[in-house]
Amino acid sequence: MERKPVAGAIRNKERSKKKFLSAVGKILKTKGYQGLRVNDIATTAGLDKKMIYSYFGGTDQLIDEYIRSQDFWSNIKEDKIPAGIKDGGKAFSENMLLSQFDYVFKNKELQKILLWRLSEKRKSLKKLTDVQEKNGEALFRNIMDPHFGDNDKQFRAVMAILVSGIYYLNLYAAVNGSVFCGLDMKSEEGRDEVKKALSFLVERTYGGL
Amino acid sequence: MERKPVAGAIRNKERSKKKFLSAVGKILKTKGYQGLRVNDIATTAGLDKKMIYSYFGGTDQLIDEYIRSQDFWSNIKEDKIPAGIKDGGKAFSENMLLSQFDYVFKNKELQKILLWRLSEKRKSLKKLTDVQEKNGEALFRNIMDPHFGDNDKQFRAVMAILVSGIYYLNLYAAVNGSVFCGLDMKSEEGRDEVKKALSFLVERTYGGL
DNA sequence: AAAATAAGACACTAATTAGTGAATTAAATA
DNA sequence: TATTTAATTCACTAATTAGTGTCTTATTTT
Repeated sequence: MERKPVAGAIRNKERSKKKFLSAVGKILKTKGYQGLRVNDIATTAGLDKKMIYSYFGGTDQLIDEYIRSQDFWSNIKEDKIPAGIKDGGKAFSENMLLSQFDYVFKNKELQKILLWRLSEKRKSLKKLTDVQEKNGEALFRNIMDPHFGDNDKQFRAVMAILVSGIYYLNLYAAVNGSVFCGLDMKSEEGRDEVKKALSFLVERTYGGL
Repeated sequence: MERKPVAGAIRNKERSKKKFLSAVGKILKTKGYQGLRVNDIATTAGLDKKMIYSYFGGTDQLIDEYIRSQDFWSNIKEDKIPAGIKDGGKAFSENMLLSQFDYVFKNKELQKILLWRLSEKRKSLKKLTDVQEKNGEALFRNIMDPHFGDNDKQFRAVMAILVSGIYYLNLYAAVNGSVFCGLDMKSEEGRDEVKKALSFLVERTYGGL
């Protein structure tokens, strides 16, 4: 087999495109979407911004391609559903919420995306939202809706509140103080209380809706 | 009594300061904190930006003074607590959550502030957060903590989730699509489901914690 | 009424931004 | 190997930004 040269050829469009895309990711993770300026992206990529225009058409298109290329909700997908659910998705819902709470906490990039989605109208973010909704819809329709029957909407509303709460608390923890309702959202204890509360609320919802 | 001239004197420092402060509010409401640029504030106020520097010291100080001057959580304060609560604050909690859900939905400025607080580290916003926490602390300590005893932290966690959910759902509704878990957060029906869910969750929390 | 004070206007600088035309040269093609 | 193509760089423009020095003049003070 031929030995690949360490850095490859000097000029390589595809490699450069990838560098730009990963520069977007890097900036997004550290500075958030507001840091996504042409000059900065180019500097981070170690390339000339001219190429952003010739390869992608502009910063917006580059950014959109980045968003499209990522799978931010890889953890909640139809194919992650255990087969043969008998409890109406109770265990699944609880596990999903608990793991999501930790996942968002640890995943800085997802936090930035969530914040971005609340801050700026943007087609690719709307698309992202639609995909996420579509995935969720499959879960509800196949697993929980049948279990709750006429109360399916009610269950969805409960889940909407819980998921939203998970998002918000984690975004909140990152800036301007992390204590909410007297609980520190950055501490193990505070987060454990929230997890216990999530479990409790799921339990109570399945128990009494 | 002397008749006041319609527009007052031509030159008036206090009046100008007020114009700057209300310009900040106006921009915040419409464009959010990202629109708070010196030039724009000055234009909106109809005055010269030089004065922002001489009167306030700079944009940051002006903005901080604005934040300090507003009472964003006027609706949830100790003095709004009805006297002689017998139910451990159950009715109060439920009412507070439901009214807060509508209040945040309607109050664009509060939405911008909430988003701002998630987006940018800023002393005056931290201060705001601290005040809000202090108010909440008084409520918990006097009303709910005694009722829940050893489970006081658990109740706080539940409330943290519910309040966060309320915040997030309303911020979410404003941009990039308003359907969450299949419920439209801008429609009467979707919002009613959420309200019913909030009531249900409070009910169940008081019933079984 | 004259002088002093300071409110306010204006024009400027310097830095940062997005975007482009032209030149350079590595790589592909003939 | 000679020629063409296009990847990449560089230097520039134009717009927008924050911030300041200076001048004018309304208002206050003496």
